[in-house]
Amino acid sequence: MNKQTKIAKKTGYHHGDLRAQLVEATRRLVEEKGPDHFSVAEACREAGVSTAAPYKHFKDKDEMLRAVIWEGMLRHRDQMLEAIAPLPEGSPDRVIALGKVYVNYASREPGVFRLSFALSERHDDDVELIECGHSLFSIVIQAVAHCLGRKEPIEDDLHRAFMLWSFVHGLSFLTIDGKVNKVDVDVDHDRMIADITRRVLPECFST
Amino acid sequence: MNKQTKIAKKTGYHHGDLRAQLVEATRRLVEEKGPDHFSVAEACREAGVSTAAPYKHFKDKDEMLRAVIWEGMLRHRDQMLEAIAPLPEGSPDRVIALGKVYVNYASREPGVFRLSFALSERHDDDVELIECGHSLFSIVIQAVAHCLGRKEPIEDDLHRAFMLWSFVHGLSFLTIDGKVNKVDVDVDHDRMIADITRRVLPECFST
DNA sequence: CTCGAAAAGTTAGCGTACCTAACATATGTT
DNA sequence: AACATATGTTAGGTACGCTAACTTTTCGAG
Repeated sequence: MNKQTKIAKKTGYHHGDLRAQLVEATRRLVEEKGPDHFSVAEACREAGVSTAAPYKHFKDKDEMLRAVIWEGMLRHRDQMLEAIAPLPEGSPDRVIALGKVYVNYASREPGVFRLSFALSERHDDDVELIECGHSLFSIVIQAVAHCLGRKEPIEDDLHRAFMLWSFVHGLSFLTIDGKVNKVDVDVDHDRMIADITRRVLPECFST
Repeated sequence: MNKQTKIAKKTGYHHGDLRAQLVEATRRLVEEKGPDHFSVAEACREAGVSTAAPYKHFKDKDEMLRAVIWEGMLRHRDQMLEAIAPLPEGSPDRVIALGKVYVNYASREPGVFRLSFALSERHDDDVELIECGHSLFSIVIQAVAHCLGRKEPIEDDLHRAFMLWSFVHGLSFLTIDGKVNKVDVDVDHDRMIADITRRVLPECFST
């Protein structure tokens, strides 16, 4: 039987489903206090176990954080797929929708979002995370290529997709870091994303 | 006499110029180990003082880091001013040059750059840092407004400047976080910056 | 059903870090 | 020359990450 699918039994000594509860506590604390101020000890307190318990499930603190990142990427992917599903293939609205999802995800989960990039040198080894990130970006590439009437993306499509990624990535960070409010610009995310997309993919817009 | 301008005297007990040396050690360690793994204790070891010494000059660890951010922003500002100085006022090359300086600064000092944004909630109180950031952004706004033939920027100029900022900000983070190499896109920073600028400020380019 | 191995908890403790309190020494003004 | 102040020191409290050694529960083979 798989650990993750095991049911909590709560015998009093053995916990039942500690791993999942630790990941959830970690996620909540990362959101609440920020990735820098998360401590394993506090997650243990939330889960009601001793401070040594996590090390039966995770190699170290970073592995706990990586589990949170992993779940976050899956949520992010689901949101992306859900957003483009109702829109016609090849429509630039798909690209715009993906951009909105990106910034929304960062805004709703700033802790996990920041975590996903802040510790990148530590997660370089994690092949699964890298591949997942790759597959997320390839969704954008596909949407861009289809917009421009191609089944298979060419170099120029990659360039444009990457420029759009850079933009929403930067917009996300400026937003969650509060720089948006500190600058007397009335920033309307959705309008900006649509604006940039129109400028980067002008061929896709008739008007 | 000002502390910062005092000369090192090295009496053996009193250090002479500990504050400046601690800031420099902090900067070097932040660059070397990353902002997350900087420790006050290690900076003390580098400066050859006890671990309690810094607290005569800084309130706490965050204040040491803030001093490093402050110096970094001044360097960044100097590089911006230096880059636009030889270019004609109102030229879009100025905007492009500012974008290149942004990404170059992030690439050369990834630790300080990341630090400047990673701990933003802690530095929200620091009025000087916020004002300095404001003045840096206003250089971009001015360049954009002048490009479009205005002395005083209007709302639309702010919007375009902010979009360009988002782009270079995101490009910077993707670069220093190594995402650029993990994606099979041949990313030429300078070309991308010029490309985006041309798309956001098309009126400024004759061709 | 029993029993032994493995899984999953525990307590105790090491090393390190941040920061404070109390103390020591140099500086510089009068 | 003396005292206040600036700037160092040592010692110690609290917290954290992680490991070692021990305990309890679970589970599968005979």
